Amino acid sequence: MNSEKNEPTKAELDILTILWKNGPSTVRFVHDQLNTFKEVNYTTTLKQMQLMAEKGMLRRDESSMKHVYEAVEEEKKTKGLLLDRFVDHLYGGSASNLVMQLLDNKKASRAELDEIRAVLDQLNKENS
Amino acid sequence: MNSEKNEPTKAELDILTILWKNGPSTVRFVHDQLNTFKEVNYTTTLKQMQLMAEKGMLRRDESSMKHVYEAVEEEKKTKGLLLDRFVDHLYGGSASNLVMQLLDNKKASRAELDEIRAVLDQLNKENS
DNA sequence: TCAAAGGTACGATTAAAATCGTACGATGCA
DNA sequence: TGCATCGTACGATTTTAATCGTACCTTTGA
Repeated sequence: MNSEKNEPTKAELDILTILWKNGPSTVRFVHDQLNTFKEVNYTTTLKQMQLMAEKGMLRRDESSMKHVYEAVEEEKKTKGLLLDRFVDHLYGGSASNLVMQLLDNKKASRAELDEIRAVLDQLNKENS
Repeated sequence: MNSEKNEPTKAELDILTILWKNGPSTVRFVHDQLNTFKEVNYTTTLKQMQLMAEKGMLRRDESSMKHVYEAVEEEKKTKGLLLDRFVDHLYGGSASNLVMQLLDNKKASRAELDEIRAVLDQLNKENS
């Protein structure tokens, strides 16, 4: 019934990101990845993942002793949701406003501009 | 020395948004605005704004009994920072990835697409 | 075979964010 | 002038997120 309406917290997102990238993984693996950029105790990661499983964000395969976790929602869907919220909250729902800020921000390099344009062209072609 | 490196929380952002939109305002005013979409106690808003002032996010004019608050950082700067963090965290720093998702998301309407394209054209012209 | 290594379970704690209750000072007007 | 109204101050509480300590089970290899 739920399992998707609540957006992940920062710490949860870190874990999801690792799982998306690497597929189903053990706690140990996730924890090691996590610690390449952040220092946390193993049991913290474990607990976090257990909670996430309880919340329905992760699926757990406990057939072997080393439980294997996997993200329930796919990357695109979850990020899309977060993006939506972000646009709504900060840019009054206007995607173009966001893009303008983005470009303005110098966050987009020349190459990226071209890439964005390509995407637009592609979309245009499809839709017309 | 600081006053800008820490990003605002959700509740803080709500208040900032109101101040950006309306300029320097009293707590009462902000609180009323806030309550058009969210239910909170007056003292909650007050306290929040006092804390924000203490943190350096807001400037306070207490020359009159009704203190008047104003955002220290301008809208663009703060949102730009948040956007940066967002892009970094979710899209590995790639603005174009974000835009692609955005379009994919159907979040962008036809009109918005055109608008975005216009912005790109504009930028292209300037840069070449 | 037994101890070290590596796993899970889970209550408790800490940290941070958000909210509220109560006290009390100023203001205004009947 | 006195009381209702509106304001600020601020400690305390609640809620949520994040972290950790300890107990205990399983596997493995000398």
